[in-house]
Amino acid sequence: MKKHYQPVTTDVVIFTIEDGQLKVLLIKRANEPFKDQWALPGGFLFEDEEPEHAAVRILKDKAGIKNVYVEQLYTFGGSGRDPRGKIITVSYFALVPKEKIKISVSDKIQTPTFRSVKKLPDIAFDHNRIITYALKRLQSKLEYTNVVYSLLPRYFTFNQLQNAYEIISGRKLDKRNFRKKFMLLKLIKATKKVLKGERQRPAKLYEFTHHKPAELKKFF
Amino acid sequence: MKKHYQPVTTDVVIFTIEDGQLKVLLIKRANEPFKDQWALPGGFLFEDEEPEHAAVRILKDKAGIKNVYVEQLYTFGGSGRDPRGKIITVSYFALVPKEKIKISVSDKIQTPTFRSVKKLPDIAFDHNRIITYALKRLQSKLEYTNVVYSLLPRYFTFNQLQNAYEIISGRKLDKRNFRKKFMLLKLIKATKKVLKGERQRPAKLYEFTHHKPAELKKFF
DNA sequence: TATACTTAGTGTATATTATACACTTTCTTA
DNA sequence: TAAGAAAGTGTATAATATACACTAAGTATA
Repeated sequence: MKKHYQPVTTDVVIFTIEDGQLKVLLIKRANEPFKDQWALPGGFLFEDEEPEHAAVRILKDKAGIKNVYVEQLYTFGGSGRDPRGKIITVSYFALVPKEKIKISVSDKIQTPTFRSVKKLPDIAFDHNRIITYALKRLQSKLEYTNVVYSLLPRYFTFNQLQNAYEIISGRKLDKRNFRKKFMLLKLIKATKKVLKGERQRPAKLYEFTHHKPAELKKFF
Repeated sequence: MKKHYQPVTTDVVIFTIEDGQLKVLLIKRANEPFKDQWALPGGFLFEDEEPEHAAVRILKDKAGIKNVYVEQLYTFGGSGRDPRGKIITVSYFALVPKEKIKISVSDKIQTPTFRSVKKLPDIAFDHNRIITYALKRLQSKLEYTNVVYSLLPRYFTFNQLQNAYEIISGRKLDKRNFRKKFMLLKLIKATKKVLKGERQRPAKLYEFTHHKPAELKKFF
């Protein structure tokens, strides 16, 4: 059993919903390789740092976010990824309601920006592949878990909820059937609040009964 | 961005079905730490080796197996895993029909042995956790993919197929309903062969139409 | 060689879940 | 105060899932 040391990085795919679109956070690379190109936030692990710790650190540093949904995605390895040679990257994906995002001023050089997954720029390394993988994971998680809670604000309307599903899955859903099914899941409860000030009948606000990951039997 | 090198290992959870039980391959460790304890086959990556390549190498070396279903499971990191310090392990799981397994004589010192997942011995490192994780993954993959093909021999009876599902999921299924649903999936086709020599009516033998991973809409 | 034993193989009725679909309500704005 | 806009609601039909028991075709045995 030979023992070798490998360079290990972490990359984080941070999703949020904004302006009716699913967006992912990209930064402009300050250093070579791929200087000035867009890339996922990431970097080498510190000495003896656990990969998930690095992912959380990056979330906090690049997007001012903490206490959000983070999940390991996949570990990519091997050649073709990075011009510096064979580098292993442990990738993560995170889901953040846009209200929680506070991009720090000190990081402005890297201009962290949310970009719609539907029209991404050229991206460094193999980060396009990682984003595609993350999107697939998110889409399937939507069907059998309650993860959607981590993309919505504390209080939300049924419409916002349904929009989240429609935006991510890419298909239209029937309003009545969606409401019916979702209520049966008992994941959310109505509050006494109401969203006024729009130019139509005010919508009831709902909240999730729990903010912990859970699996569902079936879904939509 | 500080650059550090980390020791990286691979561990492989190799599942097979034997004697009506789901079994996992364990080896007896030849070296410290955990000398003489049972553990998953695994080891350090070679220089510049990709994690998946290492998993395939281990499959071949320890169980004489090639061309089988291998999938990345999870990357475990951090302390508490290994007395040698913080070591990252990229784990994989593999599914093998028992006919394909040929344990090589040269590896006899490590006595590679298939053990029922229901009564495992004490296991080195955090390998118990990895096996638990792999089992869950296998159970859920069963429901929405066709992976079961990789646990069965080329020709099999409906009973063997149903048994695979029952053993892995841990619940009994109705014979008629199972047959009905599975036939609708069009994953298998009847052959002209028949399994004779048992002490009952001979069973028709079936085979899979494809031996490639695929996702199903719904399942059982 | 007849009978018992064992698993293979098959269909239907009922319950549950999914889908399709349109109008009234309640606010804002002109 | 009328028009515009999304909120909110129920029912009928189709599709899918479940529950359930007997006959068929071999092998083993008396």
